[in-house]
Amino acid sequence: MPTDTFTNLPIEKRNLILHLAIEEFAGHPYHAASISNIVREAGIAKGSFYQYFADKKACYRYLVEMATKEKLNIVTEIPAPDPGCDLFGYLRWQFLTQVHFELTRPRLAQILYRAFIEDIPFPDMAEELRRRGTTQFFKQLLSQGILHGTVAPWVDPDVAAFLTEVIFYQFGKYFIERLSLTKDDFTSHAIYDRQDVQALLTSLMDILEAGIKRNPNQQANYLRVN
Amino acid sequence: MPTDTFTNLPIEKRNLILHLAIEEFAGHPYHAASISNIVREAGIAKGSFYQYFADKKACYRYLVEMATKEKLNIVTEIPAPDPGCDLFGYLRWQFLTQVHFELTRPRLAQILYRAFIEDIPFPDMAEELRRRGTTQFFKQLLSQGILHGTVAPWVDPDVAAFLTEVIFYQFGKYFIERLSLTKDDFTSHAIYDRQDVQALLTSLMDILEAGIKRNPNQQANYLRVN
Amino acid sequence: MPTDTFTNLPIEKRNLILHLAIEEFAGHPYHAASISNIVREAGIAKGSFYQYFADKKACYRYLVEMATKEKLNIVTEIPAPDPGCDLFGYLRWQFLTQVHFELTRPRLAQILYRAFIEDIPFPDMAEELRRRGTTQFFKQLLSQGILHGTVAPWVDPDVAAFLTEVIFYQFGKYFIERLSLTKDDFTSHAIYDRQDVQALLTSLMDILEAGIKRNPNQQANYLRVN
Amino acid sequence: MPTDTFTNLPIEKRNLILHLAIEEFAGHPYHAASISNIVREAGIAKGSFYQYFADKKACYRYLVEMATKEKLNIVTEIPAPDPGCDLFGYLRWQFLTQVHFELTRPRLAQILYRAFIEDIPFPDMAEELRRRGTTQFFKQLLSQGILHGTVAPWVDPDVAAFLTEVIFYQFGKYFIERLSLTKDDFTSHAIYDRQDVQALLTSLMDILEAGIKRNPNQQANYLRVN
DNA sequence: CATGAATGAGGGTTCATTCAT
DNA sequence: AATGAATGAACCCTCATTCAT
Repeated sequence: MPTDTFTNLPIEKRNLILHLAIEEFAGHPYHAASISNIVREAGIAKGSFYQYFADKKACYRYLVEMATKEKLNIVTEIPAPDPGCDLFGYLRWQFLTQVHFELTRPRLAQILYRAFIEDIPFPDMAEELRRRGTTQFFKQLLSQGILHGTVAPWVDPDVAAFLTEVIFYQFGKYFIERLSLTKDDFTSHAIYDRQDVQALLTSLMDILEAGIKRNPNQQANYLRVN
Repeated sequence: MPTDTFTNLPIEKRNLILHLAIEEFAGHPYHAASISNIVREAGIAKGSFYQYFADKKACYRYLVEMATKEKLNIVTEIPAPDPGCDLFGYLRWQFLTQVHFELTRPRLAQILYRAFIEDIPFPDMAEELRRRGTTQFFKQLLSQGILHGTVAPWVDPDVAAFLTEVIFYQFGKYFIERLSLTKDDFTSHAIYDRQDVQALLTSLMDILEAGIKRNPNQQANYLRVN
Repeated sequence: MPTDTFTNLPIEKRNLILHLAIEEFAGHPYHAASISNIVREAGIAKGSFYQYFADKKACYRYLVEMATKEKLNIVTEIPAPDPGCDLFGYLRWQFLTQVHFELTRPRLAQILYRAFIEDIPFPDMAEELRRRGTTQFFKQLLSQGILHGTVAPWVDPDVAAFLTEVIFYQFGKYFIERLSLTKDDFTSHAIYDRQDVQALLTSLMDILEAGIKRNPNQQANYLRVN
Repeated sequence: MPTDTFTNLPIEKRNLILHLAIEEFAGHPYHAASISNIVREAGIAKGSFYQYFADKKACYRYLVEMATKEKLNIVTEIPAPDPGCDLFGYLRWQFLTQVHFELTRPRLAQILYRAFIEDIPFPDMAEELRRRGTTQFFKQLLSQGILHGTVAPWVDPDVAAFLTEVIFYQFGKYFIERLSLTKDDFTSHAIYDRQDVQALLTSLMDILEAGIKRNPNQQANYLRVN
């Protein structure tokens, strides 16, 4: 999405501009993010910016795609899940990855967060985000969990997927705030090795598992209001 | 937050302005919401608007407070929970109230949703929203649940509160979309009486209860990644 | 097309702005005409201009409509044609009116001239100009001339109308340049009373009449090239 | 006007650039024509363009001169007029040449058309165009016509030249539209051989001749307004 | 000789806000 | 109390042109 002009830029300059653009779009809703700000802080001419990106939207889209890719790349920085693990082991690993992402790339994570949660003024792009987003992913994961007998058969997979997804989007911020994590807990494996993170994650997973995992002795009581 | 001038306005005019302001702030992120739009559609002078509200922020804050109050008032429109019901009965009732709110006052609900989910450019206001918001409420609720033995003792009440809260904020939209609810399912009790709503809510509560309710036979297996 | 804000402006201010806008759009092709110029010279804020006109196009359209109306109004300033006169008497009167218009309202005339002759970037507006323009008018005039026997029957009315129209659009500038007419030949009737104008007009009409007027003795020799 | 650098360019590249420049300046008023467009479509560097032409004006001027020359060259593509033909035979031939030019080189013709009809922002260039343009040519032609007795002595040669010129500039578009001519009526002689073109041209010439040709029986009635 | 990044003035437009009437 | 004209900074974006490589 950026032009070749941008791609061919000296890496330092390119990174400076990217950094400032990321800060701007992470720090403000799309409408409040200002190209003028970016160029002012980058010390480049307005015209230059528009030789790098066709327009504000193109720049924004690029950042979102960048964040998406970065999120995929990040998996290598966290030990892979036990190949034999079940759905919940896998989910736990997903969650760890997410915290790691939010902690090591907080601005990119914030841009993705905004892209999902706020209105962006480009219906096509919003549509694409949803499609490639996590909703389908979680839905399939949970459906398979039922088939495989990992998930209790009485669980509505759609509801379970909804639950998992909303937690997935929000728990990172919760962890970071509750454990006062900072960017300085940065080095690779850092998250994975921290006892407090693992403990908190266990608390969360315990509830999730108790909620949806198959368990012969477990049977919900259907309460009715009034 | 509005001036006396506004308060003393003939009710019709006041309502018109409020209605249009609600539409504007519900329909757009704060920065994209436009006072010019409001006054144009209301057919009032720009200056008049600024005699009703000190500025854009004051208007916005008022709407948020309005929505908050309205949400409190709404409880009368839904049958009260069984006085003897436990935490989960009470939660179920809370959730029902929330769907009812989102369905009967969709614009106000949307404003509140935006206020929590998007940045608003006023740190003080954001802070206040959090403080008066639901976080504390759910935390206390869950803590008491543990004390009373309704909630499994191994549950971290903070985590459970976090879970409940994020679900609480998002499930309304999920219900509305999944059940294709419209404003026309509007009359009082409507939500309460709909089988599909109750059934879906049950699916959700079942998972929540299974996740955190005390149950002698229930014991989470602590999975570890690898 | 201008807003009420503009309409309600003190007449002096309104006229100043109109004057400067007319100068700008008469003096430059649409793309080169600059709102910034207008406001700078008017000494008003840019924002003010946009309270008067929705956008550049609206301002331009208004000027074109103004010029069109003014051209219609102007007929009262020239003695009416002899009620019994024939097509050519009427055409002569039309031409006189046109010179008068171009001389007394040169900038408005220039705006109309541009509107017909240059590309304007609004297809709809161009279309409307053509429709309401002179093409149809001259076509009907000449067709009727043939019916009434004023025009020679061998004349193609379409071609004659084309001829009349292109002359009509261009001869004003020709007159003004050839006779060195200036705005100071301004007073009402001035054009009508000037011998040189009438003489030149006669020269023009003579040719036109000789070209298309019915005349028993007149018969074109059909020349062929080679 | 282009630099030697441009002249020495491989002919294909040169033609590509010329072609695109012609398209741009034919398709848009001078101010709306964009060098950026040209270089983008040509796939050359911006800097290269400025090594071929000093600036936008130089490029434009070159195209105008090119079109002028091409128009002179074109005469060889149409059968020469009968050497013994009179002024009107010659004019007819001129007109044919003009239609041929507009039809076979529509973009160049359009550039010339714009150059005469629109303002170009270079007074000197405009001046030169007028001087070398057709005005003097037609004036001399008509004056000689009077001397030779081909043109009626009562005809003002200046007025007749003006008439001829405005027709000359506009009738090509009229013909093309009325006869729905397209570039595909393209091959040499095509125009010359088409019956409809010849017939329409005859209609036009008939009027012109009737208007200004010497004819013993012809005498205009001098009409006066009222 | 070609390149293409850099420029910055200028374009049209919108905005929240003020203040004299 | 209501008005609505005035403001001007800020917005996104385009342009012809330059110049170091």
